[in-house]
Amino acid sequence: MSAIVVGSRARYSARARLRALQTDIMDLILERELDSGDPLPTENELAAELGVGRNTLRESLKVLQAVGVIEIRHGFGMFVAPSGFDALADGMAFHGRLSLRHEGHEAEQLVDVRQALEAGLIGASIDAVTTEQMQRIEAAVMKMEEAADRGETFAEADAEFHRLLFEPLGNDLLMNLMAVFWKVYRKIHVEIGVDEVDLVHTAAEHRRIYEAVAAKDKPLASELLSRHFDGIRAKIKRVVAER
Amino acid sequence: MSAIVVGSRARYSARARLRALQTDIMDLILERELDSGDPLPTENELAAELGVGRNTLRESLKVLQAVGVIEIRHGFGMFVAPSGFDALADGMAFHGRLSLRHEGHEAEQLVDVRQALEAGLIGASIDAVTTEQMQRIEAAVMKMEEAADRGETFAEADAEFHRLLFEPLGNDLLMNLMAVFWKVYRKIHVEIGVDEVDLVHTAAEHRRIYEAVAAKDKPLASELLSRHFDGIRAKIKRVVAER
DNA sequence: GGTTATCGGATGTAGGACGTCCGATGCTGG
DNA sequence: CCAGCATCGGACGTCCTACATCCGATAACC
Repeated sequence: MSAIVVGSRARYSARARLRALQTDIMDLILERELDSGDPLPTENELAAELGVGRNTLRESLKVLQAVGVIEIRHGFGMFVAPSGFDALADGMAFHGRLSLRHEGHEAEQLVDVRQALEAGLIGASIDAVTTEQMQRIEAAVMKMEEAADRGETFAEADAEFHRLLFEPLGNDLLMNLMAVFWKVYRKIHVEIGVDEVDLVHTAAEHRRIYEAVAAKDKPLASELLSRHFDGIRAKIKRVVAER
Repeated sequence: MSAIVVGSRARYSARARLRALQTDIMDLILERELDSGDPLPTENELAAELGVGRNTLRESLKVLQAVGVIEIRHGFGMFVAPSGFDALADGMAFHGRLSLRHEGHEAEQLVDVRQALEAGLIGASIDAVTTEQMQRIEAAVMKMEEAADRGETFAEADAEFHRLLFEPLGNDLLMNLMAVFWKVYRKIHVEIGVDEVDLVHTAAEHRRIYEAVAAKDKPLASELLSRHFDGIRAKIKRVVAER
């Protein structure tokens, strides 16, 4: 059963062959109706079944693990991954940092996408948010304000704020994407400094956004979020110009 | 020079070690100020430098290639990859297909994200679009209409339409995210049939969106796009319910 | 001078050997 | 009878060797 086509992977370029191997593995998972958490065949079985050496197979498996398709547990086995695009953050962060040495275009693209996502979905999130969640959001705001007063940076609270803001939607994909964006932003953030004026200003921005959400004012919340990202974009431009 | 720390990769779990190896490679690129298109050391040199075997190194290199950090050319060498937010596609498309077998929640989440992106960014795209690009968009619309008249499906033209709609922004990340959606949607499309009513209706929807863009009416275009995705979401719900 | 042949280096693939980790089995002692 | 521990077996992790394949470049040839 599950007749895996082997011969099709014949005389393409090396990259295409590796890619074909990856899709073969994914197809195998789908054909056998495996689900998140289900175990995959062992490496040796897979290698025999797909007609490739264990080394070649492992290279594909590692890629699939990196893009969140499978999970590999040392000494136990391989499983269909629940979700999560962790490793992708590295690649995107890398290009973001690389682009800062030029025009910073790729870093800006990240901000553009995040801006559209957050500004576009805040309305739906306002509809779904509970009072308990609102309290946690305000707590994050207060943490940012306190840190700003002490002149300390507050990357954690900032991330927490944005995460909590869209948690009510229950959209795992969105949360994963935002986690990725945040990892990238943090890496970039390290390369540039932040002065105290920025800290207080940023904290105040988040306070206003929180108040708009609390008041269920969707257009205002969307507008404030959008402008928040305009500020981030301006900061990136400034950093690029300085070098 | 470029004293690469080897000892730090000592006694962690396997996954952490592989991840550390990847960041070591990326750090090496950044430390040596390599740029897009610059060559990396050979596999053997890197393996020796980082203190790992060639096989272990290759697994990391393949991952970095998959996430778009480096480019590997058989028989020639490895290079820092030129731009690129590719790679999200495979993992997300896989999980989208996986979820279709259940409630289709991830597929719906995908639509939610895309809705926010397209509705939120169409305004900026309207500002940037050229007349030449508008002509290509209309051509895609006509192709859809002609196919609908013949009772044929037009997934390609549909994808082309949305791609052209946001090409003016020059945002690679956005284009890749949209490509992901189409990979998933194409799979759905294949698994079910579409009736002719849907075809004509969908083609007409795209015609109206095109006209709104041509008239530079940003709010209308955003609204039409948003409703277009409402329809898609309903269709996915129907597909999931049928099984 | 242009074309072709060959060469060298780099990546691609395969297979084997051994290390490391983890869960499970079964033993031991209370 | 049960809890804790030791052992075992399977599966992934790493490394090495050997050879295949590919590509660019040099050199030979017409």
